[in-house]
Amino acid sequence: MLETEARERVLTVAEQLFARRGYAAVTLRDIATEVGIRHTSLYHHVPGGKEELFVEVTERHLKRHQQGLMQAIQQARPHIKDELHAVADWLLSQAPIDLLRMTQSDMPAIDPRHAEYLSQLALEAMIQPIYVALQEAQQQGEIRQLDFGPIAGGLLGMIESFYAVPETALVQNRQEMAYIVIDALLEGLYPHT
Amino acid sequence: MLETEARERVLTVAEQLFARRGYAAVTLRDIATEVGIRHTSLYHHVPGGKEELFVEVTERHLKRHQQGLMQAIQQARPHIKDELHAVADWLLSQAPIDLLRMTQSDMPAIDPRHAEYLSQLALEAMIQPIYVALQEAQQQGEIRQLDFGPIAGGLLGMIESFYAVPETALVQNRQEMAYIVIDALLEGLYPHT
DNA sequence: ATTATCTATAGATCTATAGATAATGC
DNA sequence: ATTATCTATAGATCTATAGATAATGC
Repeated sequence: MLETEARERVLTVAEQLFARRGYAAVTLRDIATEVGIRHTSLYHHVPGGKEELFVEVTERHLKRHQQGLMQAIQQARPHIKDELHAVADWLLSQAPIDLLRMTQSDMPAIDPRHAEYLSQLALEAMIQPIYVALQEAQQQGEIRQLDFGPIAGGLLGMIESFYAVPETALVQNRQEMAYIVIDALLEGLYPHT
Repeated sequence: MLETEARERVLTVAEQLFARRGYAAVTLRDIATEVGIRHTSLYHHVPGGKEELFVEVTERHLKRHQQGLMQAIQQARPHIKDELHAVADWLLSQAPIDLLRMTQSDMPAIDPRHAEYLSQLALEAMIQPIYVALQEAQQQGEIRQLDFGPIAGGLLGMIESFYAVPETALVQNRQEMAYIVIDALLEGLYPHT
């Protein structure tokens, strides 16, 4: 039963919907409808039900991001500017990840042990790669010595927040917006003497 | 019926819960339970039902933010650094506003006319004040000439994203974290000279 | 009289299970 | 035989309405 094509379609749809709207806002009916089957048929592929489905697809979503981020950074070396641009490119090629919603809304709705696992994974998958890239750039002497924890988290929140601008209201594309804020962060808003 | 104390308690609780968890994740029962009444009694105060309640409290939440942000900036003049610190102080004194979740999850769940109104208001209330502050600082020659749209939005997303760190996992307080990223943005990550 | 709450209830929707039916792969 | 889907159904929960009861303010 495990690795079939039909099951994969279910997981893909579930991953997209949960990532976009969150745990509570997605019903099994929504998922089934988009897959093109009855909602009861989902239980054949995911006997564990809604919560297990959410945990499974959120886990793989986060792990894919970890892979994607690390690879994007790796390939963009050695300059931090190119690395951060690559981070933005990757993030904007995927469905938005709303860590704030995950913490405030999704996690309280599920089993605490699942919540703790996913929260930990989110940190490792999303923040850590950016944190490490900044740390290494500092060791190369490319950027100043700062507290990179908040900066890595803030950078992520900054880029993902561009998904808050509805498609229709976009005056420029999100990649341009991301590059502008990344470059501003690197160069600073203050004039260079 | 309009401006009673009991109704105000309902609105306050609803505002907090909707802001934190979003439209779909909050039931009328949740609100009633926290107020300390039966959920059917809510209809006495809010005959329009769940959606109208959501629109009303989200509207006032956003308008309060607009007031709070503008006042915080006003009082912190004239330097942009103090103004942005004041913005962070204000934002971190309130329940988090997740514009990403609003766009991706809450707005699609309600009447499109309500959604359009709230989306527009969110932009004016949350982004505009920061945008204007940056614009004015640029006119004073304090900061460089840049595209402040993405920067204002990114700054907001950056600060609110600190609510994604659970209370228990905080190694420093959110205000410190916010000041670090704001100062980093102003000064830049690159070394000076 | 007005305001605030309650109980009882309707109807819709949601998650989940059981068991039948159809399609696919040896 | 295995895999994927369906129908039928249960039980819980959700939004919402109607009408009774209690508390408050003149």
